[in-house]
Amino acid sequence: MKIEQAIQQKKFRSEQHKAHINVLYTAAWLSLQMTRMLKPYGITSQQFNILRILKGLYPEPATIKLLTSRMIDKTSNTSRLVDKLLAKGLLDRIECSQDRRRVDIRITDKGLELINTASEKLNLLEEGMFQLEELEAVELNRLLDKMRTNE
Amino acid sequence: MKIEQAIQQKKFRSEQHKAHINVLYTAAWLSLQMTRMLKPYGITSQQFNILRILKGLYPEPATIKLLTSRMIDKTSNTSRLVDKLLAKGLLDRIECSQDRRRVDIRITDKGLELINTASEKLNLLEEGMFQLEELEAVELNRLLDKMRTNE
DNA sequence: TTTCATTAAATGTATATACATATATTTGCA
DNA sequence: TGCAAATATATGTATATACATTTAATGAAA
Repeated sequence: MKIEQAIQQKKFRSEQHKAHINVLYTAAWLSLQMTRMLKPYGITSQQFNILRILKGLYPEPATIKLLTSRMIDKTSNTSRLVDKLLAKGLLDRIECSQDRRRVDIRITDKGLELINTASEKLNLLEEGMFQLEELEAVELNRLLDKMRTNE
Repeated sequence: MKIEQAIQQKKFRSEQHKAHINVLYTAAWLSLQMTRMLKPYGITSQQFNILRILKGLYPEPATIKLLTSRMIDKTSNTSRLVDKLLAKGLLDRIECSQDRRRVDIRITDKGLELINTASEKLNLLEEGMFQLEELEAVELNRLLDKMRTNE
């Protein structure tokens, strides 16, 4: 569906402005698909994001600070997301002996199991969802990176 | 900044997967810029979105249902967003005599004034922000629409 | 060593999302 | 007409965002 239909708006100030709206709309749509896909696993997409980062580092742990730097949304509250995952037994918290301010976070076996199963589902979802050719995806990445030039 | 640096991740499963992450990251970045820009005006970006739609319709009013269908985020809670704007005197609520379930919402003069001033600032922000050529923006819109083919 | 700035993480608060459910009104049809 | 289904909006709840503030620990300089 074209963005014009999706938000029932015929005219935009410019193609650039339309692209701005389109990025926001597409991200909201992607998030919703992901939220719904993850629901049966009892985690949210932000929580999934944390597990994904920790899986990549495994068996190395990560501090809250490292997790935050790798999060897609930089303003999300990593401490509280980690709390939720700890309560579900998907993470372990290890106090850091060299620097007692820091807390090392490591994914548990249960966490690894969950993310492996969920990732398979996510891959299937993405395959069905993404109709972009490889080269189109490359171009999309270039344009998005360029859009954030003044980051 | 390239997405690889932005979230400190070197490898992605595929260009399509990278594009998925990139759309989410870019939207979060855009939202944050907008949130900060709107802060001095005392409204959030979702509230701005409502005002923008009502300005487009003015002097015609809109029902909650119509507003929802035009929102960028379809799951946001239009009733409560409207409540916030009413409390600030930026909207009027008119009960609908033909259908008493419905509520007609119209932007006030104060609301129009606010959105006009804020829109000027937003345009400036977008001009500085968007480094995309017109044709690049056209291509970006095409790719995003295609990404959502199975919408 | 004492003191103060810096850093890492947690917490408080207002707003928003996602979704289930409730309430009121209208419409369709037996 | 009467009553169930559909529709429009509102509300309740758990989670997350945005950002200010707090707490605790470390490091650097007087």
